[in-house]
Amino acid sequence: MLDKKYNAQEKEQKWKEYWQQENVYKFVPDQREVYSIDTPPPTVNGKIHIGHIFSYSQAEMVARYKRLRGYNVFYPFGFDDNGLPSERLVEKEQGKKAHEIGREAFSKLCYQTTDAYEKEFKELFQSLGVSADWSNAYKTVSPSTIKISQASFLELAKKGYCYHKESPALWCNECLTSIAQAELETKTLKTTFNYVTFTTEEDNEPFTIATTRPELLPAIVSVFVNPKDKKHKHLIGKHARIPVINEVVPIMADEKVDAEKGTGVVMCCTFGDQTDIEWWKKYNLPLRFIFTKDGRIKEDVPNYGGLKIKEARKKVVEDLQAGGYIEKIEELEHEVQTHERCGKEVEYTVMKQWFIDIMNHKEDFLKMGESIQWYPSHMHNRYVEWVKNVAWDWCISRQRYFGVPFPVWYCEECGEPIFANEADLPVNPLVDKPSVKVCPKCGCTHFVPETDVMDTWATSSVTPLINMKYGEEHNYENILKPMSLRTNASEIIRTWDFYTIVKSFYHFGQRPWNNVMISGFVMADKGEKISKSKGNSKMDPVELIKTYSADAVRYWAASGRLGTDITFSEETLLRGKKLINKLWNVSKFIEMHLADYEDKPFTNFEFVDKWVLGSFGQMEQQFMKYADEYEIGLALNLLEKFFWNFCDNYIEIVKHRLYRPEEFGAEARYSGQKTVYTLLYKFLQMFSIYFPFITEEIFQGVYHNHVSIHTTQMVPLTYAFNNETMLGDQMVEIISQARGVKTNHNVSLKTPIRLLSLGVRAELEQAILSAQKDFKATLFIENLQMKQIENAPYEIYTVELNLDENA
RNA sequence: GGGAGUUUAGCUCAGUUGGUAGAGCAUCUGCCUUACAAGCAGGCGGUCAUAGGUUCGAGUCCUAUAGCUCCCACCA
Repeated sequence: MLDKKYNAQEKEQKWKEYWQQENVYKFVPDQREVYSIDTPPPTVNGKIHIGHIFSYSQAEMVARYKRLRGYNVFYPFGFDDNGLPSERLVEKEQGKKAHEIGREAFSKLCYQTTDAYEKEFKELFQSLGVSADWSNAYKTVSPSTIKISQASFLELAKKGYCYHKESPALWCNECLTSIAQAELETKTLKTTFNYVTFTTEEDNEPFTIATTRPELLPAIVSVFVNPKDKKHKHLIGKHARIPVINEVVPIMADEKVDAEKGTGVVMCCTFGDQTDIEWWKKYNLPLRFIFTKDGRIKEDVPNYGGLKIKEARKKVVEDLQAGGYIEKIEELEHEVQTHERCGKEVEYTVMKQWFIDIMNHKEDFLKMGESIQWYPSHMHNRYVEWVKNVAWDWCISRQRYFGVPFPVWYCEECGEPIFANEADLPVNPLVDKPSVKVCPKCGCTHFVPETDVMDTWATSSVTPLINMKYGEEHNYENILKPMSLRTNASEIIRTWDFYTIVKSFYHFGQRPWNNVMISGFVMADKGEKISKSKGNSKMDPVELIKTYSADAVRYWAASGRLGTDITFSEETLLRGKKLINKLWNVSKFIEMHLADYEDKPFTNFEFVDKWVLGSFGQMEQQFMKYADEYEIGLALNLLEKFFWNFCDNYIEIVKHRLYRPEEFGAEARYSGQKTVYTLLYKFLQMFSIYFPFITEEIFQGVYHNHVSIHTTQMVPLTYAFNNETMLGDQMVEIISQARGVKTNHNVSLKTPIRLLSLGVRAELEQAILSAQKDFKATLFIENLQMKQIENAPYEIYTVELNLDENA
């Protein structure tokens, strides 16, 4: 028996535990076709916000849908506890920097901290009803993951896609590590535009360079103008004297200089921006690197050595002003590239690092992108844009502590990298001995370990390999190559999706998945992205689940179209809550009338039952069409609308027949029972995608013919009562209008109708006649008169109420 | 500057081959109706961002403009 009121808190806890106990979501390979989902391992950095809930719920609903459709769903879960985000979290909690704590102690702290948060994450995702196979959950720093990540590195290095080279790289002097292009975030900052007077060495001719970065004056290696710039082209070939610094550098020509920008004269430094690097390479310019790794000017730079970058900027400007070299200073707002993890402006550095080749295979990556179905399809453009624009090979070295170590040592003499043997993985070169005793190149016997660790994405990009247990004896390589679906939010197309494609291409020469489903963002208010700093407590996931239930939160997460941003809305949560409540109540009603029901083959349905069965079948087809395109939200809209209509119209009509078999006949009652029995089951299945908890509670109370509703299969209805479907809709319209008459008279809906006279087309008359008892009972009609008309389907002539009886 | 999405009722959003504008919330009016008052019935409310175009017919297709959002480039 279902309870009078549904207690979500209590029941959700109960079923969460039950599913764990019964291994409802455990993946066991069998004869069924596998549907595999590459789930994003959330970054374990302390907070799960409403955006996670949104994105994970949508993906999770796909898993449930596919499970219902009979697939053996492979739906793993992982935690990305590896790398810089975790390190930053620990640094914040400890109030100390990693190098102050020490490598080993710091790593230990990272493990402890991420373990604690993971527990919380897991708890929350489970209470949201995420149907992943939790027994199979992975971490991105566990020994098995490190092994796969290192194996991936070795394989790429062996195939020549991964190289060690001294090269310019993006550098964050807050996090003290190099970073990749994909980790950049542009920010608008205020700065000053300084117009600095230079002179030519040859004839002392003054000219002006406008710069936002005067502290780079000591790093100038050349000055460029556009060869077509009439005003400046005579300078080409001469030399420029740098004010204050007193160095002399050549003035050169390059098409890339925009004569309209600034003064049309550009200083090229090592390194101020990407163009500097290009010119440095193109013209083989000298290296004049003046920054230290922690964001200061190198000690050997006269006058400015030891200063922080910003201090140096100030002092250089002061010195320029003192010497009369500043023509003017303008305020300027400009976009700068910052590190997404800390928000600090990035610099450039030159050091030996590991890179993965991107630039030579862009075409292949584009082709891979084309071979994947993107949902919604326009998200493919984002991928294409990124691949076309990416300008650097992927730097995977990070000068940090907590992450996957490179399985590499270097010969102390000649620097030759010594790779670990694959059989020895996972290795930590700081602890483990090199794989050789003698350097094969120079014969030296001393080696130094690689101290860098890998970029987080170097590991996240192999989630398909982790999922397939790559390299292990018992693996899923044959069933997960490629995986069916990748799900994530749009912000990580350029990182997670892109890098995974890169790795899959290098490892297997094929796409990692057949489909990609991209979710949108959560907005706090129209057009206002949720910011971490705002920390809106009314959107705290734990609180929301407590207040509204996990099922209602999921309802909110399902609203709207795929890939479209959503506004956080309590109204939507409330709407979900009402829908859930309705589902509970109608289930109670149906349960009440199934006490004596026995399911057996039956075809002699009443007209109204045929109507609702037929319409359900139509809705179901449409529902599956949406769901097959991952439009889970649109599918829900359709289902919800139909369900509400089912409650307000069909149930209202059939209830009389269910209550009073003596009046309507036992078979007519059975027809109704069979109908509600069939449809409630199907409603529960379809709603189970969205509301896993309450549907399980109802299923166990009413049907309990399976371990769980989540292991049942959705078999589409095959009744095709097309005629009844159409005529039934017209009948309902008449009922609705007749109810309206009662409402307009301010009387109760059970007020009898003394006389209802209708003009109807012949087939509708037939329909009403065959459903006459239901029709009359619903509206409490005492006398029904009909005559045939030709044009419109129907016309209502009189609705005469019997008001005396009511009074 | 390049790429993309979005703009529909006061609010949150649907609207799938072009054919008389939809839902929920809010608001108003009724109704204790043997599942549900967290309900039921009904009302009010929209020149579908703007301007052109194609068409017998455009929220839907095309072009341009504007607002909002995201991604990328631009740091001289």
